[in-house]
Amino acid sequence: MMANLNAVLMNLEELLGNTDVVIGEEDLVEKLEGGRPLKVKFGVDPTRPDLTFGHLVVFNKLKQFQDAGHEAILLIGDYTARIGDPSGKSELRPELTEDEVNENAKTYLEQAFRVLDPDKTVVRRNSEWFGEMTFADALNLSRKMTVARMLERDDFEKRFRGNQPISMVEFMYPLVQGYDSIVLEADVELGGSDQLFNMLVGRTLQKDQGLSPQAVLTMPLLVGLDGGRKMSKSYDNYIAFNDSSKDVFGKTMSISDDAMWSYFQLLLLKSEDEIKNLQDCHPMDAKKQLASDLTAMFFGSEVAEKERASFSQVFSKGETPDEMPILKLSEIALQPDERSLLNILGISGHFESKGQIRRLFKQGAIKLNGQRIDDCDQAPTFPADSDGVVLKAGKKIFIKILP
RNA sequence: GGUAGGGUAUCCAAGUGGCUAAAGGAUGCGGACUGUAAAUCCGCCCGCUUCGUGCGUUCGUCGGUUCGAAUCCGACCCCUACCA
Repeated sequence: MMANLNAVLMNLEELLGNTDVVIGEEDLVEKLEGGRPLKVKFGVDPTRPDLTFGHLVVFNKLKQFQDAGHEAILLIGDYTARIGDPSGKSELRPELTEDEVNENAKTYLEQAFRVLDPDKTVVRRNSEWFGEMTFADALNLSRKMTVARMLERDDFEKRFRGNQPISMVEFMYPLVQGYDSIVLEADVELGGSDQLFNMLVGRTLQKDQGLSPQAVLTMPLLVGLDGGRKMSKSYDNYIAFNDSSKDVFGKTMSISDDAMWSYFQLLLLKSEDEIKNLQDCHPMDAKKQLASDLTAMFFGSEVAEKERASFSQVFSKGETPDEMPILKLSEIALQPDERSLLNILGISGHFESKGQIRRLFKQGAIKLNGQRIDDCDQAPTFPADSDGVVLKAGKKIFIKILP
């Protein structure tokens, strides 16, 4: 019995690690002692095609529960996605069509299973129950919440004060999310810090139904690549589950030193001691390890090693990468007298317009075999024994050109 | 329903008859310096472009006044507040 209790407590420490806020800890401990696998809910709304490393923070937590023998429930908010979660937003969300939502939901699962064990994960969609809910049911649900309580929410209050619109449907959102918890009989709900209010509503609704209220665990929001705002698809400052290994490595290397430690903590679950040790290294070495570990997490250590080598070759030493897209002049739709660098770059697919390319020339961003080129009308020449020339645009774009 | 304020480019925000493709921020992109870090400096940033004091499309929508409108007038749409 005593041994069991110790196991529970040790477990608890891990399960509550990295959390921002824990609500209902006593009940949780009690349930854990009961020995029953807990139902742990994490809901994502498939509003965009990509999951980001911001989600990874919570997925990691869900996986910890899963590994400890609990039931991980991944709730796909295919119904709620069409409402639009107002959390942390300062404006109305655009409506999505059913097709868009379904498409996104499909890729979400693929992506989520790169972290979670698909055999042990219960996947539910909230259209299952909301699809057949009547308006009367919905009205009944809305009875459980008051306007004053809704306005306690920071983001609603801000919008209200700032003369920004708040639609009724957004007001309903927390109730809808809370209702999910009733249906799923969730013992625990996980989410980002900005989800706290919604998850608390879940508790209220569960209590109202005579159910044991779920414990609520919020995870800190991961700071984005810009080093300031939270990582979010809408800020375009994210690393996605679906990014290439090169991007995962490269984007990680571009985060600020200050932000790096939270990545170690939240994404790689490093302990305080481990992080302290890393802080004694040169920041760049620490960051390389971070990038390497994150890449390995999704692509395996071999690929990670390759990206690390490639990174130092291209960016540290300024050499050309081993692999780059190849463009054969003989195979492209340009007459011999049209093969200026401008036109070649134009059909390479990396740029939006010739105007953009011209600007790059003016700004000294174009290099041919390491030589800066200012004249965009220049055509590449090929020495007799060469195996092509390397065209570089900006820091990241390399194209090998063959005759 | 009444009254008042508002709708400007990716976002914030100036602009109340021509000098406005539209100030200033922010984000982003490129360059220098670096460690694809931070800080700093410089350049670009509606689209296209034969790069030309070139072409096209913008300031909620439609119409009007005017040689000329983001700016004035009318109608309409939307947002917000207060009152009811």
